[in-house]
Amino acid sequence: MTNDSSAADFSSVVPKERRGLDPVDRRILELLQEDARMPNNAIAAAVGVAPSTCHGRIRALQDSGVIRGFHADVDPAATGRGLQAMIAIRLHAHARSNLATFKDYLARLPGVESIFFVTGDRDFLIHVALSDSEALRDLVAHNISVHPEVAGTNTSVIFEYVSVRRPAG
Amino acid sequence: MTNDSSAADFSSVVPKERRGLDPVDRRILELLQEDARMPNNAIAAAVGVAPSTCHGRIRALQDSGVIRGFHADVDPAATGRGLQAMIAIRLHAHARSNLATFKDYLARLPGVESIFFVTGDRDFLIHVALSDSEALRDLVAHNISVHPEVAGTNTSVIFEYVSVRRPAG
DNA sequence: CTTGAAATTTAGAGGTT
DNA sequence: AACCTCTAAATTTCAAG
Repeated sequence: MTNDSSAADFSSVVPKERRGLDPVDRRILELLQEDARMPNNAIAAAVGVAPSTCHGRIRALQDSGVIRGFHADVDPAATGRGLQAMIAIRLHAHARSNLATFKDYLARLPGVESIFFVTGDRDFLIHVALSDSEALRDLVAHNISVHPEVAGTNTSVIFEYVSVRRPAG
Repeated sequence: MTNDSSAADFSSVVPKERRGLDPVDRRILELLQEDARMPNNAIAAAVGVAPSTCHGRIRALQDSGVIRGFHADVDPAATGRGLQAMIAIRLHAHARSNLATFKDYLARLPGVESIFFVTGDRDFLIHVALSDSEALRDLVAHNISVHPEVAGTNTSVIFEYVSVRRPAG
């Protein structure tokens, strides 16, 4: 006990582990990125530590926020959303004050997979997966373009989307 | 009109389970998208079936390709890649024949998280996570712009990236 | 196809060197 | 701080409705 220090965790993304991240930790992260359901035993063997030690490492990585979660990768087409698109959104200059609100609005729209808040001539890029072109047209016309803060949109259909997982971290 | 048309569909994203996907399956997918490490027992209880049945469902979803994998979500900043960017790439018209090769080239570049092959005025959008602006500049200048097939690039820094996971599928 | 229980494997905690 | 052992819980297989 007597752990008075260390807390004071505001919200931030400040790395609790000062800057460290052993080669062992990096290897564990690699493996879990490839397969989040890999057994602890197998991971321990692969990185060369005891299962117990490996388990402690993984837990620490989760607690420190390095690992943010474990998620299943589901094929959008299999769930009836076979059409993907990238929608670039430009906002009116005066509307850029409450971006968080607009972002939340986007996050609640159907079919939105991810949101990029970017610099440049566009303000937002949103990756959507929908059932068909009609759903895409409806989304853009009825839920985005009509929004008073939106100055304009530019939609590109996605032929292929590849999520890259590199071998080395 | 008979359906002779379109291209020969060798490749196969054809759903094995023709169109089926029970409400139970959809619920399982929801839960696993939120937490891929959720115990099978807990999932079974949540969807209202026996653990064994639930396990069989999950296995079937994996075998049929609906679930493509389970991956850990690792904070890029924690692994020394605190700068994210979206790089739009336009190719020369004559270079659009072997897009697959160029895509593989992109996938092997350091820091590339995902690749979007899109319609419109740009051909590719790549989402990258790098250590700093110098690394970003090096990537664009030395690995992308110099590529003979590349006609031009347009880089936008990403202030915020949100991966949206909706409650309902 | 679903259920229920058994056997193997794994996770997580405590104590030791 | 990493390793070993132990208990509890999970996954997976097997048989039956």
